[in-house]
Amino acid sequence: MSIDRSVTLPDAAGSAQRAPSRIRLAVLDRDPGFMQVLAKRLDSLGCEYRPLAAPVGLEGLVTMRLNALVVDLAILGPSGWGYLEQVCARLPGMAVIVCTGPSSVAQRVRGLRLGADAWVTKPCHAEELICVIEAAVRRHRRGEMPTLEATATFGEITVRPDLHQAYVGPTSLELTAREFEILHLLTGADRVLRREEIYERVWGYAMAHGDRSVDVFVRKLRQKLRAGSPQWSYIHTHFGVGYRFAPEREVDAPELDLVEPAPLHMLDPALAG
Amino acid sequence: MSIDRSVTLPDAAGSAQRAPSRIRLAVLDRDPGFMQVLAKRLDSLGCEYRPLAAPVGLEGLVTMRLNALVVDLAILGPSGWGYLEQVCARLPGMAVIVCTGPSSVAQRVRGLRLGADAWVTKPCHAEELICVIEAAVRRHRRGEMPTLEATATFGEITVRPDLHQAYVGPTSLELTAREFEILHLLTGADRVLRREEIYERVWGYAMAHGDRSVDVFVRKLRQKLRAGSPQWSYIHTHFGVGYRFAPEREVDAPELDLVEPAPLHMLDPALAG
DNA sequence: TTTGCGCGTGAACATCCTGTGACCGAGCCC
DNA sequence: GGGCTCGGTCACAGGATGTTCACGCGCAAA
Repeated sequence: MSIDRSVTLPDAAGSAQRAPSRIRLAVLDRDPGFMQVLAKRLDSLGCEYRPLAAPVGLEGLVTMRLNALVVDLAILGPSGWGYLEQVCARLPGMAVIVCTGPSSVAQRVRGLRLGADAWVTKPCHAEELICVIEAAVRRHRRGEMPTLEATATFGEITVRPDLHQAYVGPTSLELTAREFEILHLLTGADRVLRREEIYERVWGYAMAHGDRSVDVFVRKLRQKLRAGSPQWSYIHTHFGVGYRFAPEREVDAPELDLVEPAPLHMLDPALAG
Repeated sequence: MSIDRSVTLPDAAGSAQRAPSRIRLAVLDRDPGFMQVLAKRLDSLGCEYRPLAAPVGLEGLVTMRLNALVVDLAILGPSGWGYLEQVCARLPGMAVIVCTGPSSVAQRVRGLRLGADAWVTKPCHAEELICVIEAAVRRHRRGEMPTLEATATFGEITVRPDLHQAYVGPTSLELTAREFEILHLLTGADRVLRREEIYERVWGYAMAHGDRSVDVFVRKLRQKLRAGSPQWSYIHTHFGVGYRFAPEREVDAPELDLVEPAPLHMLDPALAG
């Protein structure tokens, strides 16, 4: 169960329903005008957008961690149907929208039966296509969230989205809901996150100027992480920027590979003294 | 006394949602030719199909427990947008396909933004519309956990979906229909379930903000579970998140020297030193 | 090295969440 | 009709959680 994905992972956090995270999208098409208009709209919506001029293998698509793929069957040629079928079967968590030129009913039926989520006929308005994409992704996320969320281990800490909790071995860190969400967000983003980003994605709305809530929660998190895993440090401060998650062994603990994680659940008083 | 009231349950209460094969569909339209062709195809596919000549209130839609609703905005008049919005918001588990006459891009965008899953322009081929419906429903169902229909035992509790009842040994817990459904849902999901999820799956529509029904039923469930199996706890609260089912023996019952499952936090502190 | 702002910390305070008992209306059976 | 069960709502209370504040340290720029 507990998949140890070691340390690095591209950003794909998606903190549940509070703040619908941005859509990660790839468009497989060669029409310059179409791409330009689409790119403009997608940018203004804050999509993570990636144009593709040629078909990408399944592995490539997997590593992109897309929410949706828009594809013009025309540039795939006769092998397009097979490609479509494979992609839909192999990546059920990704919405697939076919956006292509004039077609017959039979073709559209075939595409949808193979697993496509929608079929948009070119020429089409960019806004409409985007709405179709959003609708598909929206529906997609309803079920995807709990299922695909795998448990991950960082250093001595295991993050379990299904239980909304983090553990050291079998012992719960007793994180509160909000603490866990912040930890989850940080572990999912392999980069420095500004306070405003953290606040927006966890609280779901913009952070008021001067709000220190994130700092306070990071402090509580660090406290519980330290209590459970004293020899590691996990959340690093980037002065003037924000926070970054990265499990690192403390320097003053040389080479001990068999260190027991120390008792826990005594987060409060006695330990500190 | 320990006889369950099995006899019969209200039709839609339990069985309908569980059968993933058949789509429960309603079509709100008045075009006789369209309806006839569609009905023919739907029948041959084994859909549970229901034509509607006039808009049905939210309550009506709820009791139908539909997987999908096809609607022609034309017969709704100006209030159609509001109706569409309400239906989509209140029944997030139901796919909504707008199938209507010629429209502008703005109208289609509006419909999709309000929550519609697809927009099909009439005149359209029945086969294509059905594919669109299937695609929408397919996406909807992804991630819905398969509630197991087999008898299963957790701790001292035996859940029997076939009898719609739970037992401790041979003794019925006398759960009501709702209570059982919630228990069944919880036992089938091996993770924390948010109240909204529980409500949506059991009641069939979106939970109103501030609704405490789930809490109350969980309380009743706990009461009956405790009465039948006092030494165990089954439903655990995750503060700020939801509920999780997991049979655990109560620690404060030192009477029996049977094998303790040795739950968490019993690490020997000496190991750490 | 000094300075100024950013950040860590602890605690007080406000808020929200949840368990609980009581109540009420609808449906059902006698 | 009367009694019953069941589903659902309400208000209350206690506790867990989130937020704010003040203080002091530490980091980076000058």
